[in-house]
Amino acid sequence: MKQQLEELLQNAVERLKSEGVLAADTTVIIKLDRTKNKDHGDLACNIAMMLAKAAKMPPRALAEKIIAAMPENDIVSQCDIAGPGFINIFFNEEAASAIIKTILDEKDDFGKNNSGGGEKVQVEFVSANPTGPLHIGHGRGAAVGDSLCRLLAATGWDVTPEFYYNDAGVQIHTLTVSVTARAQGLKPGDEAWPEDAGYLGEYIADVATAFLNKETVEAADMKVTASGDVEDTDSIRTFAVAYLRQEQDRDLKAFAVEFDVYFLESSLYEEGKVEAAVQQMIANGKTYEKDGALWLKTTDYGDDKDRVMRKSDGGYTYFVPDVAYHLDKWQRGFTRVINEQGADHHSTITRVRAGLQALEQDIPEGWPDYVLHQMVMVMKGGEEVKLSKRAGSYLTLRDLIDEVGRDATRYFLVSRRPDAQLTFDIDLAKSQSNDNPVYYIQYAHARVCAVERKLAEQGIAFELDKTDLSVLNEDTEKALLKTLAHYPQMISAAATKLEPHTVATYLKELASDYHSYYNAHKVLVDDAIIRNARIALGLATKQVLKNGLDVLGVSAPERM
RNA sequence: GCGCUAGUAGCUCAACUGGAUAGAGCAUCGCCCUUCUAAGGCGAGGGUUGAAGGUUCGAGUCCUUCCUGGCGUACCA
Repeated sequence: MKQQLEELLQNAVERLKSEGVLAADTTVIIKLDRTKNKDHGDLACNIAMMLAKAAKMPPRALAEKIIAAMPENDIVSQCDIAGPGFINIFFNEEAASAIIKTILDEKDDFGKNNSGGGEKVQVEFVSANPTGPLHIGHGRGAAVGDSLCRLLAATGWDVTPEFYYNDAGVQIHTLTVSVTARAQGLKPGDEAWPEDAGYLGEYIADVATAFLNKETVEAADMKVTASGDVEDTDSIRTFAVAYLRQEQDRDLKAFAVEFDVYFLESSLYEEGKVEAAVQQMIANGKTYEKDGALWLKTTDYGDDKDRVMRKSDGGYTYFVPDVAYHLDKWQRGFTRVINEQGADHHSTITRVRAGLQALEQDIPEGWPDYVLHQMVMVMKGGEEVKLSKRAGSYLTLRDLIDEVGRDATRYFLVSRRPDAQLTFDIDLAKSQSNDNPVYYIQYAHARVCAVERKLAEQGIAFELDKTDLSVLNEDTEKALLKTLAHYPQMISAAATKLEPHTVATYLKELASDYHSYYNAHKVLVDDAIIRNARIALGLATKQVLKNGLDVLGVSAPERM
């Protein structure tokens, strides 16, 4: 609908060009905005104001000419000129209600488009190290990252979700020592507790017990059986990693998040990719030795100081394997990569990009893209829940899912702009009341289902073909139609801007429109024409609610 | 100090990449269940969009300076 109008306006502009009203070299992007006020019609166009200066004509006068130049058509019922020069466009009723048929025809595909053109995109998210359970910050990453994947898939991209983890570094050493100490029967605080056994949580004791019992653990990308031998450091390490990966997999599964690829940092070392990347940077003259360390000239790429690559003890700093990892992504053919991660790692962005440029592989300067999410603050009982690994007050993602449910957890974590701090109010998320937006949206869906059930009970037939949708003339009906028609643009914008929270906001609006409508008008009225039209409107609403909830990974229940 | 990021109603947040009178929910107050699910709806009050300048037909949105918070600023990851 919007596209058709854009063409109509484009035609009008071309015509004015040929008539000499507008300069022949005028180029415009037709921009149509949804209106906030229904007196302003269905769509508003600001083109007259944009072109007024170039045309040397007052915007309102130009608007008149544009309207006059618009070709004949059967979708516009009226065009007004308003305010400083807006063109307000009103659809006729047949055109407005036609969206219902589109929705009911396209079903789960309604709102999708092919703007990605089947191009490959990789989305890396969560990427938690296997040193403990997932916490609420990982949960936010999982909710945002997964919704991004769904949005990109819905807009024609070939999406590969990927999980990267460190299975070899200092933290893994700490984990191994911690598990070993527990397996020896030690507790944090004991005199013999090793200094470098830095993980003090009780879950470490669980890992140790499982190890001593020679259990077998299985994660998405591995399967390990414990040797049970406390002296066997290798076995302890691989078992502990697998055990915690298994735990994380369970959490992710409970959260309905799946990955195509699990990528091990250790594989980069094993295949010599880290060393190869370093050698390439040295060969390109982007490095220098100083104070016994190897430095990368990141200042050549906008950093405020150069960074150490290889420490004087011979080990690489953390961003070096990261550069090798991203080169690998590039070589796998991902011309687009999106990294979803916590904002506390944002200093790595400059370094990784600088490292990639220093490789001189013709990787575009701004590659890869990043979506950073801010901290999550947890509230319970009106108080902030302090999250500290050391103090042991550790709220895991699984605790949260168990307590408030998957749907509410996912919805809340994805409902704010990623780059704004998020307050997660456990009491609110749990409450089954009207202040909880998740239930509000799901309830709208369930209400449509209830009408359907009632319809079946009463044995009334519903035939879409024999329905006259243009009878949907009530204000609340028109508002609902307008919101439904906006869904595809909303999806498109959310995907382009990488902002899944837009979907959450939209769904609240759509649910609100339906609740208002439902309250104002009875669906199952005696008049068959009106009844059928209203049922169709309800079914279309239900479909769009479901499609939107799908993007967020939230269920659309049939009863509540 | 420097960098990134945010600052919108008492509270939690929106605002369609610059549009018209800045919108919801909660909280407060007043209404609506003999009617398809009241986990709902209708109405009222509540604002100098942190501050000051600038850009233009038009700014919460873009630019500059300042204030406040978060994060970062390691030969930690």
